[in-house]
Amino acid sequence: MAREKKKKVKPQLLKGFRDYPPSEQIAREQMIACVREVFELMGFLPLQTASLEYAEVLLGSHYTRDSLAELFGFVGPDDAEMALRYEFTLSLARYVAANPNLPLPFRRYQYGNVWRVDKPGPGRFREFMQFDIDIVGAENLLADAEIIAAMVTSFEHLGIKNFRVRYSTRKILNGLVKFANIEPDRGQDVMRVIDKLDKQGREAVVLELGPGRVDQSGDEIKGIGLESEQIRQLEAFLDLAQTKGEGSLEMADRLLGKIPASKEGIGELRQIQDYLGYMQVDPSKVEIDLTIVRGLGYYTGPVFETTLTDLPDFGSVFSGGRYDNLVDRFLGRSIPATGSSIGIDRLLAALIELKALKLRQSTSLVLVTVMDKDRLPDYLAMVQMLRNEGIPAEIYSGDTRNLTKQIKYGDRAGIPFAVIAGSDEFEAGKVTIKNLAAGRDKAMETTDREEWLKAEDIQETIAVDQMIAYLKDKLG
RNA sequence: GCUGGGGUAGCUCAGAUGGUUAGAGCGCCUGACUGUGGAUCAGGAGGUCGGCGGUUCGACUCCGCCCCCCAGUACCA
Repeated sequence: MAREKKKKVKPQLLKGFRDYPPSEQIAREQMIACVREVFELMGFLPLQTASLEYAEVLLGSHYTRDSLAELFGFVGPDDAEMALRYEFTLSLARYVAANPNLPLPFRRYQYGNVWRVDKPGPGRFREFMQFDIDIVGAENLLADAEIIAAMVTSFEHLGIKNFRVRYSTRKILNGLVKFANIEPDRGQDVMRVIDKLDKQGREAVVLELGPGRVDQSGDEIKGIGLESEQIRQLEAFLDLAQTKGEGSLEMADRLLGKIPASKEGIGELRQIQDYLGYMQVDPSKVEIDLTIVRGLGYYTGPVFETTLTDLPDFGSVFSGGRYDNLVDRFLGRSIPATGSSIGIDRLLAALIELKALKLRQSTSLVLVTVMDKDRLPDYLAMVQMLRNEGIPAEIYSGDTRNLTKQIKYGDRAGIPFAVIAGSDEFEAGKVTIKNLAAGRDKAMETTDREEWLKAEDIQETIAVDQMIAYLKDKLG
């Protein structure tokens, strides 16, 4: 008789969403704790905002149904149009606007998940964690410099060596657009294209400023159709921008010095550079780079971007800028603000790829095995004793009393030590402590089973009352 | 979104021009070893061949649509 086959649910994950296995989640939480420590040391305050917002909070009042579909937006309960946040900045602007008594400047940090309907790729997800730091209510450039300093310090604190924070300002670019006789409303297009310089290279950028180009797969990329004279002037800027550092500022001054916006921008960058010097920020970690543009439309002044020098293709892992007009949406008047955001998950993916992170797969350091069910009170007392001494420990919580399986569990779970106690040990008032981590190495060089089983140097039988001292010594 | 490539066991893949019961390696489970991980040996579980429809006596194989994955690229408010 044909039995109805049970329909199984596929254990599949939504595109661009992912699970973090324990080893990665442990590392992730350490990163968060580390960054938080730096930001609090600099006097930033934690703020948590809602994950879901009204669509118009995120998109402004003129959004369409189409733009709602570009993010995780939907019509929810009570017919409200809402969306999952795709960043924190707008929520921060809303919060500031809604709390007029907030003491300004407001120095706040926030971390949590954000959601974007992007095409997933390496280090790129649809749900990912960001860690933001912002100063709201300060127009002066010290705020920008502090943000950059926070960026550098937190990366240093994370133990990341090879990174560089590069910064520029939108004002120079705004002046450039005027200089090249490009209509102001096309400025955004120009910046979008120049922003690709890092990833696509000079040639592709120049083609895209003009007629367009064809990509590797043969797909056609539309250009923005500037005239060759305009492109020539933009190229003159790119030439000097690609010579980075102080030299490029002087050259920019010569080229664009007569344009007020650019002049102002050049002064801003010099000012920030000075502040960074006073704050003793490691000069090898920060660099003026006039090719930094940032895609987002709302930036009004300095912009920052951080890349890992060993993995430049991963893109930016910590970036932001000044956005003086964002609160205007809610308040009808501007409040200046500047800030930056770490892509925690992209950074984590990068560090794993670089093998710059030692991944721990267990929180337990000791596994207490269960050989004799009647001795359960003793085993539990041992576990408790270890925990009371601050040594993370677990009792074998599976269903077998087969020691082979228990040891195998400890090995595979990555627990470095196992405590073994059966009748032999109890009669002598002792316990056996096996070094699973050392045994793993030993196994590499031993092919004979007898020899392997007798490898006594990876375990020792000691008096019960010495267990704690012994383990503390071994664990360092 | 667009262009190109691809979906066969948990993973990596094989499966001539359609033909009975779809295979291998690794991994997993069990035992040899009931007090010790690895190695070895012996057994075992695991698949609606991405989905739906069509052609055919017969489809993993051919056709159509859809879904998903990979690469490039766009968009990134």
